[in-house]
Amino acid sequence: MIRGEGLAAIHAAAREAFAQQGYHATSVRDIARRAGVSMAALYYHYAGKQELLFAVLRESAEDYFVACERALAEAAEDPAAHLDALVAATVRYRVRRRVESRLNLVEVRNLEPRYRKLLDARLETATRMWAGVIDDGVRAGAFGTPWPDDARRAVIAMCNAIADWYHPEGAVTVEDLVARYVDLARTIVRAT
Amino acid sequence: MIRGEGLAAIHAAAREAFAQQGYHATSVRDIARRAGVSMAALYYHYAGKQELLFAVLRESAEDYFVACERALAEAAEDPAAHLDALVAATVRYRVRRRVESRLNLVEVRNLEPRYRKLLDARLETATRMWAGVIDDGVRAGAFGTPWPDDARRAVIAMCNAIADWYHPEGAVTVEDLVARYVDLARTIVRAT
Amino acid sequence: MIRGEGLAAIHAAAREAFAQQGYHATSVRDIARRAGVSMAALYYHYAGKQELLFAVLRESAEDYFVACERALAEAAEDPAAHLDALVAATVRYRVRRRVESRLNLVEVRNLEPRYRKLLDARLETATRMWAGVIDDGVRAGAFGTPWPDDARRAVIAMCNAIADWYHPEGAVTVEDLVARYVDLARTIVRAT
Amino acid sequence: MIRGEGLAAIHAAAREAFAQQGYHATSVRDIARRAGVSMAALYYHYAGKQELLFAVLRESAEDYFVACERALAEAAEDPAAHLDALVAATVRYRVRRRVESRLNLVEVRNLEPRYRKLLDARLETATRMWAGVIDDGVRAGAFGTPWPDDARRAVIAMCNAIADWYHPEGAVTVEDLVARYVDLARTIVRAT
DNA sequence: CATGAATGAGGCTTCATTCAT
DNA sequence: AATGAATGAAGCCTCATTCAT
Repeated sequence: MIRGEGLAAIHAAAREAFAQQGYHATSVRDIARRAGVSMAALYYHYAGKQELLFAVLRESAEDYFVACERALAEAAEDPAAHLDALVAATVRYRVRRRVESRLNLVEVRNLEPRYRKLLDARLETATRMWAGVIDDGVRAGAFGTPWPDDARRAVIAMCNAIADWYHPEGAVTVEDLVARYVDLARTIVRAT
Repeated sequence: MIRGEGLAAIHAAAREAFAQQGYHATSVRDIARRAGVSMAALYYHYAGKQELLFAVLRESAEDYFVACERALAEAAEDPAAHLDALVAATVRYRVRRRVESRLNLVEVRNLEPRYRKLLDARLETATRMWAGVIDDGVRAGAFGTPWPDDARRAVIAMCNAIADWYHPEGAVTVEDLVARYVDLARTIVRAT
Repeated sequence: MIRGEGLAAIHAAAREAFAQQGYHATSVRDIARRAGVSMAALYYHYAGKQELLFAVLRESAEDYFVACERALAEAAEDPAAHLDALVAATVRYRVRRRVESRLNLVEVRNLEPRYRKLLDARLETATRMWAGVIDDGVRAGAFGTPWPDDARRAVIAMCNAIADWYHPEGAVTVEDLVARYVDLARTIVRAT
Repeated sequence: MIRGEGLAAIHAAAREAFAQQGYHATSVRDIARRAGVSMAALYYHYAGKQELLFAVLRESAEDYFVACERALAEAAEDPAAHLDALVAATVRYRVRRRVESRLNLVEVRNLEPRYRKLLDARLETATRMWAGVIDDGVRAGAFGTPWPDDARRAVIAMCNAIADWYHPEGAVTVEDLVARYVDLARTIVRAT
C-alpha cells in the first residue's frame, strides 16, 4: 500500500462493494480486503461503516452536482438549452458511473438520520435545479406541459433508469444516447 | 397466533419487512416477530430466508401480471387503448401496493441465481407485453416515436417512480394520476 | 405404512441411521424419514431419541448373547471347543451385522447413565463368558498363556475389528474367516 | 487468557472435548469455554469446527508416526526387532495419549471428504509400515503365520484396544505392558 | 500508521419435543 | 394410531468494533 493512498483505496473499495452488493450485504472485512488494507487500518481512516457509506454517497452526489452546475453554466440563457444541459449531464453521469450511480438511489435509506439529513438537504438542491429549469420554461411559454412536476419526475426517472440497462459495449454510443434523451425530455415537457 | 394461519402471516410480515428495510437489513427474527410466530415456525413453512424472499417477489409479480393481462383483455383493439390500459394498470399497481412494489425493483438482486432465473423468466413476459404494444402502435402508424425501446423504458421508469414519491394522503387522486400518466405516456410515444 | 409395522420400521431406521452416522449426527427427523413415518408417530412408539438408542443397542447385544449361548451349548465339553465356539459365533456376528455391530462398540457412551447401567450389566455377562472359558482352559492346562486377561482382550479386539475391514464381496468366505480366527485365537491363548 | 496463546489453548481444548464427547456431541461453545476464549476468537484461528477436528486428528496421527519411525530407526536390522519396536511404540502411544488416541479411530468418519482424503493418505503409511515389517519377517522365515494380513490386523487391534481399558493408576506398569504385548505379538505372527 | 488478536451481539438454521385435532 | 403445526433451546458462524503492541 502506497503511503497516503490508503484513504482513497478504502473509499473506492467501499463504493464498489456497496454498489455491487448493497450496504448490509457488504462487510467491513470485504471492504478492507478489496482495498488491500487491514481492518484496523480502515478504522484508522473512517469512524465506521456508516461514515464510509456517507462519504461514498456524498462524493458521488457532489460529482453529479458539479457536473450539472458546470453544464448549466455553459448553456445558453434559454429554458430549452438549460433542460438540454441537465439531461445531457445526467445521462453522461449515469453512463460514466453506471455502477455507483445506483448507490445514491438505493442505499440512501441505510443512512442513519444524522447523515441522511445532510444528504437529503443536498439532494433537495438537485430537485430545485430541475424544478427551476422546468418552471422557468413553463413560465416563459417554452414548455407546454400542464403538469410540470410529473414531467420533471418522468424526465429524471427516465435518465436514472439508464443505469439499469445500459452497457458500454452495446451498439448505442453515449452521444447518440444523449441526443435521444434530450429529445425525449423535450417531448415530455412539450417544448414548443 | 391462531393455529393454521401461520403461513399467511409470515408471508405478509416478510413482505412488509423486506419492503421497508431491505432483504439484508431484515433478520429472520424481525419477520417472525412481525408475524407473531416463533422463528422455528417460520422454518416449518419456508425453507429459509431466500425462499421467503422468492415467495414474496413472485407473488407480487404475479399480482402485477394478472392486473396487466386483465387490463389488456378489457381494452379496445387499438394500440393507443392498449397502451392506456397498461399504463393505467401499472399506475394503479404502484399506488395500491406502493411499499411492496419497490421490492421487485430493488430486491431482485438478492435472489440466488436459482430463483433469480425463475423470476427473470417471468419478468421477461412483462417486457414483451410492453414492447408488443408499443411496436404494434409504431407499425400501425399510431405512435410516431423514432426510438420505441427508449420510449418504452421511459414510460415504465416514469410509472415505477410513482412508488417513490406518491402518498395516498396527498392532493392528487388516483384517477387524476392515471389520467396524467396515460397522457404523458401518449406524449412519450408520440401518439398521433 | 402397514399397520403395526411402524414400530419395527422405526427400530430398523434408527439402527441404520445411528450405525451410519452416529447418535449425535442423526436427527429424529432423519429416523422418521427413513422409517416413512411422521415424527409424531415416532414419538407415539418411543419416548425419545435416547429410548430409541437404548432399544437398538439392547436388541443388538441380545442378538449377540443368544448366538454365543447357543454356540456354547452346542459345543463339546472341552475348553478349546468352547473357545472355538465363542470365536466362531463372534466372527459370524461381526460379519452378519457388520454395520450395526459397530454401534455397540462406539455409541454406548451416548447412553444416559440410567440406560448405560442396564446395558453395562448385560455386557459384563459377555466378559464373564469369555473369561470363564479362557480361565477354565488355563486351569485345565489346555491354554498356556501367562496373561489370560490380555489374551482375552486380544482375541475379542481381533474379532471386533473384523467389522472395520471385512467386505462381504471380498475374496474371503465367512467359513474361511471363522477357521482363521479360531486358529489365531488358539495361538493367542497358546492352546496345547 | 494471555494474548497470543489462544491457538494452542483452542487446539488442546478441542482435542479433549472431541475425545471425551465425540465430534457431534461437542459444541463450539464447549471448546471455546474449555479454552477460556470467546467463540469468535476460535473462529479467528480456525476456519470452523471441521478444521479444528482435522487439525487435532492430524497432529495426533503425526505424533504416532514420528514415534513409530523413531522406534524403527533405533531397532536392530531384524524382523522380530522391528516388530517389537512397532508394538512398543504403539503401546506407549496408546498409554501416553490414552484419551486422544481413540479420536483417530472413532472420529475419522466425521471428517468431510476433503480432509478425510488427506488423513487417509497418511494413515495408509501406517498400514504399509506394519505390513512391511510382517511381510519381511514371513519372507525371511522369521515369522511362521500363514495369514500375515490377519495377523497384522490382530496385533494392531490388540494394541489399539489398550486405550479402552488401561488405567494409569492400575497395577500394571507401562514397561510390563510393553513386554506382554511384544510377547503376544510375536506369538500371533508365530515368531520362530 | 498499522496490525494481529480478541470480543459481544447477533446472524440463519436445526434440534428434540409437544400438543390440539 | 397418527398428524400438521408450533416451540424454546441450542447449533455453527459472521458481524462491526476495539485495543495492546
